[in-house]
Amino acid sequence: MARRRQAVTIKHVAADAGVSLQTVSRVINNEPNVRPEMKERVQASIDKLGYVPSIAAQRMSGSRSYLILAINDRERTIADWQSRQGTDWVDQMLLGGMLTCAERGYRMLVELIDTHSDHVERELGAAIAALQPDGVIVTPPHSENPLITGLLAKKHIPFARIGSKEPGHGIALTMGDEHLAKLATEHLAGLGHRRIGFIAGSEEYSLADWRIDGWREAMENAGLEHEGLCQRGDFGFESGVRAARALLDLPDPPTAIIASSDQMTLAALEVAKERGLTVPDDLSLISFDNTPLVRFTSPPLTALDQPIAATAARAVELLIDEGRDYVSDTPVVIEGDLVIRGSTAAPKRR
Amino acid sequence: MARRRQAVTIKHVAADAGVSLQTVSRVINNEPNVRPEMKERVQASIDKLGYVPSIAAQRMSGSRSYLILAINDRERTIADWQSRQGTDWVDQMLLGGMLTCAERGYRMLVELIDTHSDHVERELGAAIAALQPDGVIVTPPHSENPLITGLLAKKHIPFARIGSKEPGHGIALTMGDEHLAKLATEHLAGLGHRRIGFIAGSEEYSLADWRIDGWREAMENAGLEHEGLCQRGDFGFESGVRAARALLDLPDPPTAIIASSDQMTLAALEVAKERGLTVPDDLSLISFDNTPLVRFTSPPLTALDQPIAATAARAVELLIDEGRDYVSDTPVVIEGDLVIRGSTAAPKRR
DNA sequence: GTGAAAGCGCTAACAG
DNA sequence: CTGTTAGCGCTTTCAC
Repeated sequence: MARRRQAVTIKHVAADAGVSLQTVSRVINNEPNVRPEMKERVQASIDKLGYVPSIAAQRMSGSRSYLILAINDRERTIADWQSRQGTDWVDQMLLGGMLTCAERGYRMLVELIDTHSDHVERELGAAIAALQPDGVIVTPPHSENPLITGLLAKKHIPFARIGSKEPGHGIALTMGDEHLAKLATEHLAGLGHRRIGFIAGSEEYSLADWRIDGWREAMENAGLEHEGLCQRGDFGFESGVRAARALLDLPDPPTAIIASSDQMTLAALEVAKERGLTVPDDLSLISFDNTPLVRFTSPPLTALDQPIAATAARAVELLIDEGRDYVSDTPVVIEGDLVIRGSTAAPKRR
Repeated sequence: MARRRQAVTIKHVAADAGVSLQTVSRVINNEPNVRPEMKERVQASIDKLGYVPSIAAQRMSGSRSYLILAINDRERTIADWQSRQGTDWVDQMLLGGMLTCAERGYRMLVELIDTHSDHVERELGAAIAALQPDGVIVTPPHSENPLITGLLAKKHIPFARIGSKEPGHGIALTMGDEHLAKLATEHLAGLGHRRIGFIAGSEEYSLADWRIDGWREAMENAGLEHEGLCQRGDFGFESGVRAARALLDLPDPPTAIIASSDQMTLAALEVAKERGLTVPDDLSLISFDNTPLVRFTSPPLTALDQPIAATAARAVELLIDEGRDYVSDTPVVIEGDLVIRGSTAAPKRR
């Protein structure tokens, strides 16, 4: 690898503008104590020479690295990519996070880390040591992994925890899981459903339980019985099949089901078909992910839209503006919406 | 922003192992001229202290940046992410590129750049100056933009051009577009189709024409007439609608259509439905993208699978291993497959 | 084989 | 307000 030097450095600018390096540095970083006149002169040279600071050098001299790390679960992410089922979590994170980073001169780097590995700390530590990011976004299930959040807090690296409510170090953000579950439940109750089943996600994710809470509360508010109407899945298709069967095998089966992931909703749709039930006439269905595929099933699925991009964008903003030693009290909540499509209708049989 | 120093540096390791900095540096970079015994001792200290070199420092001292830039078209990529239609191009690039990078201690950074902007060079130049990547992957339509490839060549930055065949600077890679088009055509001809229509992509992409070539050649080889059976679209849904209508309005309409994108195939499916044609009985359909959504349409679409991940992986390997001043003669071809699903069958009416 | 010295491009700290 | 000095952590000379 040949030695590649920066084409135009701060020195060239300084020489061109006839000022010291420091003055150029001040202009670049928008620091005070530069006369407007000087500033203009320097800026002119910068533009003329097409100068762009090297982030490596900036980082080296103890300043920022202009890098935000977005950490996702390795196993799950790779499985999603390989299966090509349309999960666009990473895309939405990039859409929100990367574009917001770009607006402020930062870059977002996606990093995959094994939650279950016994050397999570080593993996994360290595990424941090190598990259020296100015901020880290952790997603479920990492956001609830104390090994990860602890390490980040200890190293005083600003970090945002998406899908985490715990008070403490780092910026906690949620997408209003209870609220979303309530929205779905109320929509169904409003259509006249009395028996509304719920397929929950893995206990490994707290948000799975927040969703149950929202559903249960909405059921109670509507004066509906919810005993026995909640089945636990693990977000995956197979678990959805089992859960849907269990619900439909009930003596008094639900006429509507809310499932905590697109795959589990898809599974419920399959089970309904296999039993000769028509969706939405015999069974209404709501998916907890508004991923691409829900639009292409038949019928297209009514879905809860989680504002992943908006959440990532907010996380980046907070990280950059006030991430330093941020301590969460209550989480930042970015609420989503219910998108009504063809899988929900008033119950035909009661 | 507080001044954050590296926790454990090469100095600590050197002190711990009782050697000079250079020796540690040599061990890190696997350079010769280190006695195995020394090497072991140093490695032990590295492991003990959990030392990881700072990329910024490595880059600063004229070595590598361990960064590969993957450049995609800004407008198109954002539109894809926002529309949530399941285009997983970026995901597949990450799957192949990022994981391959990780295997070799590199990171992949996604960067969006406007092809149509008049300041492409400035945008790209800025990204390069700021990040100093060791390699760049350019995707269509950037891979055929001389402003981009020219700049990269001029700066002697190793780069790979995906979807480009031109001899010259940079590593040219394709996914065997003609071959894929032939595969599809032969499959349909084998089923007994005589009239096989083709919906091409935008002329802005050379690969759109390579696909036409493959289709035409296969038609000729099978002794089939192809005059008037090719309609030009722009990869988007609307253009697909127009093209499909034009084809089906023909006096002797095709019994099968190959469309150069998933959206255009979807459009053809819609048009077929609107005309009361059953797929595949009245009309067979093949999509040139095996994106997630093609599995969820009804019927699921037979599709040409472009090995995006494998191509990105290969690009990274070549970039790292022999990217320096690489000059392409013939392109590296990573061939894809035909995935047969429910949208193709023997023609019912002849 | 190994070590010492110099410097990459930039900013922090301190002078003026 | 502006300039000077001293590094940041590492690799590249070039000695030994």
